[in-house]
Amino acid sequence: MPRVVKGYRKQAMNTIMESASRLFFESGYQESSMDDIAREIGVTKGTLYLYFKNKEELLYEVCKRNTQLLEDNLDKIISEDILESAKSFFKTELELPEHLRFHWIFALGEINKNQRVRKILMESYENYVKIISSRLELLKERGLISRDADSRKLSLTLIALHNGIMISMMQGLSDTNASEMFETGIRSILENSSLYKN
Amino acid sequence: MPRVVKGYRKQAMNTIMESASRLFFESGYQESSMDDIAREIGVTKGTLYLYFKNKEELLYEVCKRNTQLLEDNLDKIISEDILESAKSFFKTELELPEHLRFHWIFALGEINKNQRVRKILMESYENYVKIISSRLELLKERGLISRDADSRKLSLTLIALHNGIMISMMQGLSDTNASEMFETGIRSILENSSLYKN
Amino acid sequence: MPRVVKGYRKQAMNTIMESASRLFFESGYQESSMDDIAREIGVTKGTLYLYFKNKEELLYEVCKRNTQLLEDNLDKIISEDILESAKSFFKTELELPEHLRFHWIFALGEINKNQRVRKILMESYENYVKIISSRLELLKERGLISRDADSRKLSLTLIALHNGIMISMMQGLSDTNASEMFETGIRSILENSSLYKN
Amino acid sequence: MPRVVKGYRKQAMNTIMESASRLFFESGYQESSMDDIAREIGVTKGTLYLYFKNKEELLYEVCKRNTQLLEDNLDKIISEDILESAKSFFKTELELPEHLRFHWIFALGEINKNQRVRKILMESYENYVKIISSRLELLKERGLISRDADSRKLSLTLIALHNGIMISMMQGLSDTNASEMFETGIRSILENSSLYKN
DNA sequence: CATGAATGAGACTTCATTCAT
DNA sequence: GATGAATGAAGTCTCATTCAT
Repeated sequence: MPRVVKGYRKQAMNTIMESASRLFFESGYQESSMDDIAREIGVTKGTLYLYFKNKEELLYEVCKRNTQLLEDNLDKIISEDILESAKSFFKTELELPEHLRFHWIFALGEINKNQRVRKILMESYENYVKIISSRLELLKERGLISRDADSRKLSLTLIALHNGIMISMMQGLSDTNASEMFETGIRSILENSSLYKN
Repeated sequence: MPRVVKGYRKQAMNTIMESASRLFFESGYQESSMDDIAREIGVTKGTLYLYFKNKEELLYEVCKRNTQLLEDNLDKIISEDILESAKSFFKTELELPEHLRFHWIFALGEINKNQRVRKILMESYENYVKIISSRLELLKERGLISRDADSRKLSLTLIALHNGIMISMMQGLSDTNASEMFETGIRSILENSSLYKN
Repeated sequence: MPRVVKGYRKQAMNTIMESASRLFFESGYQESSMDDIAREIGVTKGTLYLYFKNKEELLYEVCKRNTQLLEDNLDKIISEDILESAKSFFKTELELPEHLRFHWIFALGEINKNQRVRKILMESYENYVKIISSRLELLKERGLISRDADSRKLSLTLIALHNGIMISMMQGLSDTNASEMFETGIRSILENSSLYKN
Repeated sequence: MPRVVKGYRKQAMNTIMESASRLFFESGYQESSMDDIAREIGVTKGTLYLYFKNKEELLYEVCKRNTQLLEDNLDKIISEDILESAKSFFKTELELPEHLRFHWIFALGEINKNQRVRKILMESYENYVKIISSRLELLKERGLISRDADSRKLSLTLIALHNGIMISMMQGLSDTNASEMFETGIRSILENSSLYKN
């Protein structure tokens, strides 16, 4: 790592978080030792403590960063065509490295053990709901989904579908099948939007 | 624990697994020490080794048992009316203790670390698909869902929806909302079954 | 160490404390590692944690025990003749192993760092004053020291003299010289007891 | 720290020693990290190594300097009246910052661990004895104390009394009480100087 | 002169596992 | 069948020290 570079510190932290994130996902938080993480980058244990005050802080920052990255991904959908948006969103997601794509599943495993992680995850969940709801409102205005539909309920259902499919992927579902299921699922739900009354 | 009872060994193993399962879910596998597990039952560490050859074996047996229990729950659905079946299945699920209900989410966290656990989970997933597919075939025969529908794809989608909702519950979704979303989601999917062509 | 002996635990704790006390005195608290202490007894580090929850707790218990032992030593003085008592007290003290005899000097070094140790030391100081004062009161009644003398002030001075001499011993003063100085010092003070008015 | 000043180096070393001395006394030698010491002055760790080759050297220099300062304090006593001298000496001592006043108690804790510190302390002890003995010889010549008295023994006793009182102060004895005890103690000893035969 | 990034040894502590009783 | 004393490996974290800039 070059040393006297402007922004060096931030860059170093990113390198560490990237490495930690991958290891946490692949082997679990407890199972990844600070030694492992350091070795992966080619520094020594002690160095990590120059950037993160302890292991838990590192976990926290990794979660915060990954959650943000995933939110950014969702936020970029701008197309008018919701189905098209969903498809491109999912496609982008598939291109992410596993440890990022499945980050929230990993984080879920820590939710019971760590209050700060839990908080991040819950806030992120709420953000997702808000972003998607606002998109659905637009569709409603344009008459593409039922005026009676509760866009919050629809959002919750869409997110559940998405998450469920991600989990299936972890259990072996192929990318192709997953994409198809995601698309068809969304259509099923939106075309029956009138069912989701409030 | 009474000692000279027939079936005592099996009973003792169950007591241990129950305790371990709860702790694993609440605090994580690594974070639950053999001491913790033993203390919870009121025996000493050493005793656990009379019943399980090591901690990993205990994890394995817990996963096997819990997975089986969840499968049994699904298997009990017998009603002709698929929506009614789904509702009662979900209701039964809600009555399970958390560590059992969410067991597969916990197990998912171990999937990358433990081949045997991964195997159990994948097999169980296949079993679910099979059970549900066979139920859907019946519906097809009775003309309740489109004859063109691929019942495997439908199953995968239904499972994904279910799992996604369970995850939302871990993030705070209420029982009532979850039930409603599950029911409405299923209807959305089944009423559009023609979309799921093979 | 024999294992299944009644009172085994207490005996084991004593062995550890004895060893720790010596090392703490010889090399300092921070400088004595749990490894060192364990090695000295011929067990492994982990064993220490079966008896003391952490190093600080071990320090605390060592201080409590040593302070008690020293108090007991003072408490045994029963002779009517105060000078004779002092002499025998000092003689007994000289026979103690260094780490016990000088324990309070060691503890003094921890007084600023550890509230619990400070508390023990202060209480012990008060106890000394009480014990000696009560002895002096007897002398007053028998007219051996001035009726005007403040026995508390006398005690404080006698203790200061004693402690000062102990310190000189740490700096190289011989046993013989120390004994003589202690005896003569006490006589100087008691024979001028009228100076210590309240 | 201003850099291009003549005598700057010496001044910088003093700043560091002052800071180190306070921290050593307050938190102990081992417990004070080079980082702590540096932070207290507002420089970084590395800087300390420009002035002291390592931490032990810093300890050594601190001890040497503090010991010298205390000796200087004793050396300044010039009055003919020994009691008056003692009083003013003690008064001056009370005005010193704690880490200086109690320095030798701190150093005592290091005596077993560090040969160089031990040497300083012992030499300093001898110096004290010499200085006080020579003062007592003057008193003897003027017939103020017994001609039979061994002035070395008297010195040792006076020093012991002084040190003992200082220790009592660390354990909570008030300044006023300490002063009174010191004065009265000295009178007790000197007025019975004939007891200190050689 | 001064910095601060990096090191690496070593400290405390935990815990799965074994085994004599 | 059960205990609990003991182990030893491994993990987190600290810190004196070095060195390129």
